[in-house]
Amino acid sequence: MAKPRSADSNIPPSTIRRLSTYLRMLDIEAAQGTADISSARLSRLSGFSAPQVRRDLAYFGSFGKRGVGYSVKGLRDAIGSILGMDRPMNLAMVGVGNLGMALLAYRGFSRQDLHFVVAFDADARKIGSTVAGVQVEPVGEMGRLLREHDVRLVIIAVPATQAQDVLDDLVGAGIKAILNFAPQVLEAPDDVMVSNVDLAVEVEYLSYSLANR
Amino acid sequence: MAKPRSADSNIPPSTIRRLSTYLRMLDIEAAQGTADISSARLSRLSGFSAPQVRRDLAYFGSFGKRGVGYSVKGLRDAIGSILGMDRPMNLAMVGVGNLGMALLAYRGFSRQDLHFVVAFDADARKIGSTVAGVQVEPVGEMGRLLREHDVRLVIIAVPATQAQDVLDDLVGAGIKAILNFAPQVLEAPDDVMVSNVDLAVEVEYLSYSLANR
DNA sequence: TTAAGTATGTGACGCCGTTCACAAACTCAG
DNA sequence: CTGAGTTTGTGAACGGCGTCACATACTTAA
Repeated sequence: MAKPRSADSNIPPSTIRRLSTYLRMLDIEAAQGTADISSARLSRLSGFSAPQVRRDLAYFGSFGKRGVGYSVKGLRDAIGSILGMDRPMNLAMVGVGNLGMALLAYRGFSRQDLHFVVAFDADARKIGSTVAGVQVEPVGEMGRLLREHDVRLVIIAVPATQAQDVLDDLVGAGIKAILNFAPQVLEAPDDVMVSNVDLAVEVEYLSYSLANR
Repeated sequence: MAKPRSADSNIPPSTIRRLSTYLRMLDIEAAQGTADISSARLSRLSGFSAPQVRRDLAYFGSFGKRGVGYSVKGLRDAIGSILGMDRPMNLAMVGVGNLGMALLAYRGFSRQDLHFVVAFDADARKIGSTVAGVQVEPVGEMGRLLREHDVRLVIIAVPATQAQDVLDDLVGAGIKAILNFAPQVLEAPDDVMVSNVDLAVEVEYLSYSLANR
């Protein structure tokens, strides 16, 4: 049934983001005991069109059965595997200010086997404390501790002025995936993925759509 | 010089988001006293290509001078006006949990004349307290207080299960722009803009790019 | 077994955003 | 004034992504 196709070809980034949404819907459906789900239903749940759903899934193989739909559990496992969510992933947080603390305590992550194992801050007064059960360590120890804890994905929540320095240190420590909340354009080698979440950009986008109606 | 073209035509959303980044760069350059800036320099600062910069700006008019570049102050004001950032904007927060509190205290907003004027929560124990100088009110009072405070943009930071109810109330109160942090697909009328910031989606996107190399 | 109903997977199409390349316009030195 | 250098603004080409429509394949009922 599941024909896991090699995903080496060029998959649109937007497809990957939608897969993540599908995965959440499938978790909910699985919890409700639904056995099969059609692209039409997945469309209603996710807000994307049904052909879009099918196309997204077809990039990776033929997971459905014609006349029936997709096995909820089968598809959930397949997408989980595609996204690398089939095993626990260790996260680290750099910057334990307001935002960093909130993200450490955020519940949306733990549901998906995403675990913060260590946090870092430059403020000596914060070192040694624990936030949401996570120990705060000095930034100087990042390289060693990231390796010790087998961290592969790091979230940056420091002030903009320090973000590039932090990123350089992370690159030096071999980190290849970074989620940046600092409102700062960051430079990184080609083999290091940096995703930015910029709150001001989102608010100003909405402001624009308010102003132009 | 600045020929403010009517922006009624269809501008790509990605262009608007880039404008927001340009605006931040121009603020910095203006603070440093730079008079003019070329698309090439704006390209280096923002990370987008120079033709992209020029195309983005050209959607709205001819702001530059050939052989010279763009007036930093002139362009900053023009983009500010396009984005509706030329006057203060009142924000409200719904949900004063970890994330909501952190966003209320977030400094990246105030720099841009974005002010939280009121917050709401369903938890009776939080009502009446202040977070980052903002009064927490009961959700039942949203409609009245949003109107009183002239709020036009609202941020949702409540648990997923409550997000749709909150959105429905906001729509009822005439709010037309909503930034949603709840990991939940929301339905809204066509004339209400909803932007989603989904942390799990971003993390899983990075996880994917780690797994497929 | 057959026919009607359902749902996937995908080739073809079209649109929209980005890039390219260059003419137009400005500056400045001599 | 002239020519070399710089930079914008934009038509045109390109490419990627979403949509459409339909052949294929499965289910169910009779």
